[in-house]
Amino acid sequence: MFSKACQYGIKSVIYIWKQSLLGNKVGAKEIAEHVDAPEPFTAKILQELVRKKIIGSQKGPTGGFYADGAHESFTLRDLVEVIDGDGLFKGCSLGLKECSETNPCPLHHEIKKVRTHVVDMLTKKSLKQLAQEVERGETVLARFDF
Amino acid sequence: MFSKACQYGIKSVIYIWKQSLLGNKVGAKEIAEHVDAPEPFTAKILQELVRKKIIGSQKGPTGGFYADGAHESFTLRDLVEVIDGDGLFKGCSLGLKECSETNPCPLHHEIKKVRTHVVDMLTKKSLKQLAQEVERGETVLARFDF
DNA sequence: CAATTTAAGGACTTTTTTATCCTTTATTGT
DNA sequence: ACAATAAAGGATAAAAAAGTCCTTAAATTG
Ligand code: FES
Ligand code: FES
Repeated sequence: MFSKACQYGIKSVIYIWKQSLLGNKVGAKEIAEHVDAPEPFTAKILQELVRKKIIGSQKGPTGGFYADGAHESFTLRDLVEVIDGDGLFKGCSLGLKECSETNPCPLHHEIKKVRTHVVDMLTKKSLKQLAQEVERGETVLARFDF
Repeated sequence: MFSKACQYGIKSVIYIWKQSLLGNKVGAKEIAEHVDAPEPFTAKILQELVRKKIIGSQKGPTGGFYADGAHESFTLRDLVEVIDGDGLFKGCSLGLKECSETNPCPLHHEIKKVRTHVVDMLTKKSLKQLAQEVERGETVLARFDF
């Protein structure tokens, strides 16, 4: 459903939000450790998310990645679109050149329903809210036990 | 959502069913043309589907791929699982080692709902039924116009 | 049985995705 | 101004997915 890059991006941004709510900026290394993702690859993804203003960053000592009021309204939908594009929302699930109502593929009508639920899932909570759930211990970004 | 291989597989099997309902066996080349997919790659995928008994095949002149009573009960779910595995149904959407109810990732509860709809989409109609819809012109496997 | 046809199988190539590394640029505190 | 720190950027490497090609095996027809 999501590329690895997107999965890392989602977990990273939620972690950044969690730390930002506590007043901390965080470095790429710390993020990668806490979301169980490869550090250099994670850094690349964060770069892109900063460019698209999903999060903020600051260079130099005491710098790092952060999220604040300017990023408050973003949802997973925005983030997923930046990294994986809009194929999940707009493209034909069977790979036809475009998704069309008048010339639908065998999955079209059913996919439309699924998409509604996917978009719902990705928009009903802000990234900040998801971070608050992690903060409350209701959800986790990684499991290091097994 | 689905790999290219899976998309080709889905369209191919529906095409095979459509032709089988008309009493025809079909070769890899014809299939690939009608579903707008690369021929050798499609052949590879069909090989795997035959091995897993989703469809049947026959070598030699008048041979080809077909589907009959023995394959009647299969759905897209079976086909997707053969090609893409069960990650879409069972794995954690954010890549945690496993999907868990007691230690859920931020998307877990929402993903569960989406999965219900995805499984619903993939199981409510048999592959044969999907072929009948194509036969009736209600849906298409390819569009060569644009 | 021989010739032909078509799937099966395996080796290989290309492209995309994932991942790493190194250099540069900006920022901070002293 | 200087040293230290952290992100940005670009170049590369490894792995996986997508796609191709060639040889072999099975079935059919005459
Ligand atoms: S045409 Fe295939 S999903 Fe709409
Ligand atoms: S734990 Fe991530 S989807 Fe269930």
